[in-house]
Amino acid sequence: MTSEDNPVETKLRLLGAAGEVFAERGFRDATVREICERAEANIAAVNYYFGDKEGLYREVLNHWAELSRQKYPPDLGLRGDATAEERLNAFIRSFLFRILDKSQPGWHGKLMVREMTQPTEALNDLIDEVYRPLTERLDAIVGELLGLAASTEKIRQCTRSVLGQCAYYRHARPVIQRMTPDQRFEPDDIEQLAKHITAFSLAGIRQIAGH
Amino acid sequence: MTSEDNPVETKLRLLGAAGEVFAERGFRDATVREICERAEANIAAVNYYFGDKEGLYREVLNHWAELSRQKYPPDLGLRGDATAEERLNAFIRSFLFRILDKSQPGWHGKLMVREMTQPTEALNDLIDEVYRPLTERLDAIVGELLGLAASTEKIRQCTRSVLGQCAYYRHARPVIQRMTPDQRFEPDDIEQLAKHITAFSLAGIRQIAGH
DNA sequence: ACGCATTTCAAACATTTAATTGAATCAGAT
DNA sequence: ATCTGATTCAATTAAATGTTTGAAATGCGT
Repeated sequence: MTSEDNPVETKLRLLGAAGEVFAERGFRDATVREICERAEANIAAVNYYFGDKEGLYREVLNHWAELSRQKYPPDLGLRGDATAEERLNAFIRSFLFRILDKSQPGWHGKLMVREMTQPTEALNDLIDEVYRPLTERLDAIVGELLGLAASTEKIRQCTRSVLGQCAYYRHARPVIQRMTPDQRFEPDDIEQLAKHITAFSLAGIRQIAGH
Repeated sequence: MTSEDNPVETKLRLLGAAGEVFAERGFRDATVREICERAEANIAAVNYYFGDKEGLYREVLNHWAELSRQKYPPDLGLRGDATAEERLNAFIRSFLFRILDKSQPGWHGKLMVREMTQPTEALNDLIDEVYRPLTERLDAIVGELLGLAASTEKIRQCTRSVLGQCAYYRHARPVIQRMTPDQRFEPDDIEQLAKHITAFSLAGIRQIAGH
């Protein structure tokens, strides 16, 4: 064994830089040159640590999924006896922050969307690790709100209505930015957005529930 | 002047092939070689007719916007005295078909989303020609449903809630396909989807309207 | 049939980029 | 201090890709 310090550091630097660049430019447009520059590492470092560019990408996604789980644990900061309404609100809030929050590793949301809209081989893993747990969690909340009589199809549609409202702000961000340039996505704005989507969705779900 | 027939034909073939390939792979990943192959044209044809790859891309978007306006005219097949509810339903139906319909130029939706999520220089034009008219149209409907007291902010949020629900099925398509592989998007399915989103949204909007 | 402009074509060019290589450097164990 | 394995580095390689080029072909008016 050798030093556990410097090498691990550059590996982490690479993961961080790669996350940014992949998020900004997409897998293909990202160059290992730029990644290595930002990581202040040599061009050969990517191949040395990750085999090739695709290996790096896979590890970035894994690394991200890990961080994502840590930062947004399955059980949000909610009491166990929270109502379905409260849990819906918490879910929407959490999801919005997750994809819009531009704090530290701000590329998480971008990368998630990137892989969603133009998937690579890695999408299947990401689905199992991120999307499916998320969807099932929301399905449960929606199912409770809809009541026992709800078909899986109805649950699915409502879940997607909720997710769609949230994801739009990430997916359509370039358009939104240009059409309403004054729009900000500070925590307060996200908070208000969450309130709107929660109210809107609760009404929608109740409408669907009442046949 | 020379023949107006054969040259125009290959130019059109290029536009068609380019639309497909750009939609499938994105601007950067699309190669002029593949485009020319599909168009059964020589590799130099792109530069000959469009200057360079970017010029071709711009013309593809223009061409698409043109077709889009033709196929989905601003005044959908609605009576002039249609209620706001009817117009909302028509808008959602039309929008869904526009982005999900996999008939002839099925790459339109893909391309639209592509430019939306990873814009190029051409996005500004596309906004002026497509997105803004569309949004303003929906804003008017939503505004009417919300009533006179509605702030522009509320209108905006509701409009985005509607657009988000629709766009999700295009943006998240790869994920949806993998998570529910049996899902189909035939006209009947789209029709049913439109009904769901309309009902969901009407309830949402009325909720927001009631303070 | 001829001349002319337009279009097509195959080949080559220049650039970018992922990946490799082999030497140099470094850090810790002996 | 020296050896050893891991890491860094600059230079090189090989492949892909947008673009150019100049010749050949094509179609149209005269």
